[in-house]
Amino acid sequence: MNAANLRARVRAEMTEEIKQVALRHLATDGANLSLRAVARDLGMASSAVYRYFASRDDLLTALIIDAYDAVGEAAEKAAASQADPVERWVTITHAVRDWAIANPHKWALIYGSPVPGYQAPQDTVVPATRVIFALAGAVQAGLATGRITEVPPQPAGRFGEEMAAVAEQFGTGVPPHLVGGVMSGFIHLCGAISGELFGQLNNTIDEDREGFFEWQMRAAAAFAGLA
Amino acid sequence: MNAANLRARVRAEMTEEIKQVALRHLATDGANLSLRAVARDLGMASSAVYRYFASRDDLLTALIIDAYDAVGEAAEKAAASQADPVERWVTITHAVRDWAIANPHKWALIYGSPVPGYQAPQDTVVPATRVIFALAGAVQAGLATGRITEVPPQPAGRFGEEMAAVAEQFGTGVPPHLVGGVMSGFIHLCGAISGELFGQLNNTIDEDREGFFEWQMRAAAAFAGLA
DNA sequence: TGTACATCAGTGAACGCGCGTTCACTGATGTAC
DNA sequence: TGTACATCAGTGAACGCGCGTTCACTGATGTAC
Repeated sequence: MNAANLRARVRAEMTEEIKQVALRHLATDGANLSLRAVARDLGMASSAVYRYFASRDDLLTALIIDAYDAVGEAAEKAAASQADPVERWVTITHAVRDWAIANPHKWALIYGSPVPGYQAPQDTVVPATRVIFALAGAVQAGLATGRITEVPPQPAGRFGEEMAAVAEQFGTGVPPHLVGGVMSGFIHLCGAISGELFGQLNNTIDEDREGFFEWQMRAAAAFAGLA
Repeated sequence: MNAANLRARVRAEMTEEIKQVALRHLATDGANLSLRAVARDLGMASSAVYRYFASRDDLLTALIIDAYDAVGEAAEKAAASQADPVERWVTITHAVRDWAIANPHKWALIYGSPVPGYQAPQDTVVPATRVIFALAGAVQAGLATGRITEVPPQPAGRFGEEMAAVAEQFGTGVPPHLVGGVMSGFIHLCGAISGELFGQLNNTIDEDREGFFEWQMRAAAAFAGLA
C-alpha cells in the first residue's frame, strides 16, 4: 500500500466514523440531526466535518443511502436462504422487520415522515428498490416452480396499465397483474412495521406482534399469488 | 351572554387561532414546531402563548388530538353515508385518504415518525381509535346483514388470544378472528396512505394512485370477511 | 536521496440567526359589596 | 350605581442555550524533480 492509498483509507475511515456518530444522534434526536453535536462527539471542530460532507443534507443523504442498502441487503440475504417461494416471501418480510426493530431510527429515516426541508436526490432511487425486488423475486420463483395458480383480482383501468409499464421497465419477468400484488404486499409490509414502531399497535396488540405480522404477511403473499 | 362568558369565548377563539397558525407552521417545518415563530405570526410576544398552552408539548398534544378527531370524524361521516357493508368499508378508507391528502402534515403528525422527545399523553388514546372503530362498524354491519360468509384464516396462538381480548374489551360484537382482519385492514390503510404521502410510490405508481389504493382496500375488506 | 512545492485535515473565531421558558410588570376587564 | 379589589391577557427583557456555514490559518503528509 502506497502513501496515497493510506491517506484515502484514513479518509474513508473518518467518513465512516462521522456517519456512525450521526446515526447515534439520529437515535436520540430524530431527524433533527446536528452537525455541531456530531463534531463535538468526535472531539473535533464543527468546521472539520465539512472536509467530509459538503453540508448537513449531504450527510443525511449518505445515511439514507446506507439505510436503504442495509435493509435491502438483509432482504436479499433472507431471500437466498429459502427455496420455497412462499417461505421465501415470509422470510424476507421477517428480515425486514427484524432489521427495522434493531434500527428503528434508520427505518424512520427512510420510511417515516419526510425530513422537513430535505429533498432526496436521485442517488437514493436505486437503493430504495432492493426490498421490492426481493419480494418480486419470490413471486418470480413461484411462477418458475408452478407454485402460483390463483391470480389476484385484475387491477382495472389506468392503474393496471401502470403496473404493466413497471413490469416492463424493470424486466423482472413478473406479469403485470402480479406486480400490483407485489407492490401491495410491500406497502402492507411498510405499514405493518411502521405501525409497530410508530405506536399504532399500542394498547391493541402488545404481546404477539410477530404473530400478527406473519399472519398479515402470509395474507399479502397470497394476494400476490403465493398461496 | 354575560361578561364571564365573553372572556371565556375570547379565550377559546385565541386558543383556536394559535392552533391554526401552529398548523400552518407544521406544514412547512414539519414537527419542529417553534412557539416563537407562532407568536411572531400572531404579532404577540412569545411569552403570551404561555397563557394558553403550558409548553410546546402541550400545544403539540392539542394538535394531535384535533387531528385524530378530524380524521375520525371524516371516517364516521363516510361510514354513515353507505348502507352496503363492503361499500361502507371502501368509502371509509377513501375518506381517510382524502383527509390525509388534504392535510398531509396532520397525517404525518399522527401516523408518521414520532416527534423526537415527545411523549403522547393518555388523552390521545381514545381519539386515536375512531378510524378503527369505523372500520369495525362496517364488519359489524356485514355480520348483521349476513354478508360475511368466508372467514379469513384463523390467527394462531397468543396473537389470536389477544384479538379475543380486544374484541371483548371494546365490545364491538365482532368475533375475535375478524378483529384481526379489521386490524390488518387498518394497518394496510395506514401503509397505503403513508406510502403515498411519504414517497414510497414515487417512480412506480404515479398516475392512478387512487385506483391502486381502492384495489388494495377492497382486498383488505375481503380479508376482514367483507367479500 | 534531498529539497521545493502542493495537498489537505483540522482549528478557532466569527456571522447571523434561532429556540423554550421565566419573571416582574402594566393595564384592561370583570366581580363583590 | 360607585368603588375597591381581583383576575388575567399580554409585554419586553433576560437566561442560557443551540444551530449551519464561512474563512483565514497552521502544520502535517505526500509528490515531483
